[in-house]
Amino acid sequence: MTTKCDYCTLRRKALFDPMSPEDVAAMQRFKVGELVVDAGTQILMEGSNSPQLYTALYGMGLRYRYLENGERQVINFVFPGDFLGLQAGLMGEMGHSVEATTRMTLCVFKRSDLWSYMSADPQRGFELAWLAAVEEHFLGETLTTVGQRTALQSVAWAFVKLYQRLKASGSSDDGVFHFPFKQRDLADALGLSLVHTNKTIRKLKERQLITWIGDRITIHDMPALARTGLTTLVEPRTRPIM
Amino acid sequence: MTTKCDYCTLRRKALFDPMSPEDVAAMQRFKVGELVVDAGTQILMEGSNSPQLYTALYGMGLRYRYLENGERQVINFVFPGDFLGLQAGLMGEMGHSVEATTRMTLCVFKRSDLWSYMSADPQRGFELAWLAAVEEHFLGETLTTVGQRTALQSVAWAFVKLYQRLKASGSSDDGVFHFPFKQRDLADALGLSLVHTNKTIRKLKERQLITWIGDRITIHDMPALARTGLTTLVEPRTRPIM
DNA sequence: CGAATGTTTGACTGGAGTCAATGAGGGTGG
DNA sequence: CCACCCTCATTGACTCCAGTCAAACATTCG
Repeated sequence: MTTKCDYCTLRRKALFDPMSPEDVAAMQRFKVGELVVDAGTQILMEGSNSPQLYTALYGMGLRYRYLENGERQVINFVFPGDFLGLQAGLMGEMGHSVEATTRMTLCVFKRSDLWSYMSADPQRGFELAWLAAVEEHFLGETLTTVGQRTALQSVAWAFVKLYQRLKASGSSDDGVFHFPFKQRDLADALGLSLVHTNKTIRKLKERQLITWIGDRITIHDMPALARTGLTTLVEPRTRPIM
Repeated sequence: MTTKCDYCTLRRKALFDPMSPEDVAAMQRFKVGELVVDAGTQILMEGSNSPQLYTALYGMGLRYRYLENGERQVINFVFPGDFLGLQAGLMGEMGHSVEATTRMTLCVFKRSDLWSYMSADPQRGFELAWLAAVEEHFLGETLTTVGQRTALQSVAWAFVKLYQRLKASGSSDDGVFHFPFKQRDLADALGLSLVHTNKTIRKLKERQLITWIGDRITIHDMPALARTGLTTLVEPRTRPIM
């Protein structure tokens, strides 16, 4: 049995804009089903034009690109509430691939329904553009990190951001969060080598700022970690969810 | 006298989607005027919520962010046809600043009119989201460059991309293009130091791949440059223009 | 128990950063 | 007209952060 948008608890999290019953009903009509994929499954492929669009409901994944020489850049981590396939839906071609890191459940939408969905209410287009703008905003931050922060600053910044995103979407609190990714993934997200990432994490552990055991990360001193990462603690703005 | 959208030659360039007379008329109504700014003028500021939105008509500029320690990351170069202020218009807050590098002429729109403009035709929201998606797409590429390419690959990649963008918007051909930016700007865009950027450019010159004299860049061997930059030559897709 | 995957370390290397000085033009005020 | 200044490009010398290589550990799993 698939989740009814009406009862969906995800969209009620603090990170997301509240929705009117009409909006929920419209979204429900747009939703064609749910997809459950195992860890490791590729969901969208760079350069492709997927006939389906998704919203992550449960589980986590990665957006990434490969360079011709085999180097991988992780563009972003995928968390519940993230919309997948926007570029394909709009431009007709994905700029990156998406794969599931854990088992994931995804709401499925038909790309061909997108037009009628958006035509029904101008608010829809606004929200879709908003989602794209949020992603653009975040990529600008990430680019600044990879381009200008040192390894220590980058890793500290990443932990702060990850915690804030997960906290806002209700998947975490108390400075503890579930992180099913490998050091390799974090390294590829920050443009660092695996070895150097490992040693940098160790430094943060030695300074008693964080603990990372298994898939559980704990932040012990948030202000100090934020300072190390050259960032400030701000509550993320709410955004639409599709 | 301001340019009438009807006679605007910019939107007829190959890079942009053709527009119906009705669309042009709607855009004309949305446009409240033109703004001419001198080189060096700040147009939008990070964190602010500008009451105005712009489309670059003539001239070039930069999108950038500063880190607390004074490091600057150039997010992207601004060329004619680029829409400025999308994040402010949608999310209410810019994620980066924008400044004019040359004297620039900008079409001016009122943020408060955006809603009615988008309500008139669902196509509008689609286009706005499309623009955001294009930017997101490009930022993903840039992130991959900064994160994974070597300095030589990065600089080569940048020249190829710059040429392709300018060619598609009709500002260039024959591998020659106008580039009013400094080496400092390119360095900050690629996350490299000024000195190392300079030495890397020299390498490309020594290999007879490019020439950079004053504000004029010439690419002598496009295929070789693209190979050096680990990229392939593809015609950019057309996109909407506002 | 071996095989596979991921983490951790140490030793060494090298690409890119930093520092500093010199050039090369372009304005400008005397 | 020219000396002075300012900005930007260029170069050399040196440093160091981060990458590479390689091996040891730790866990999980069939």
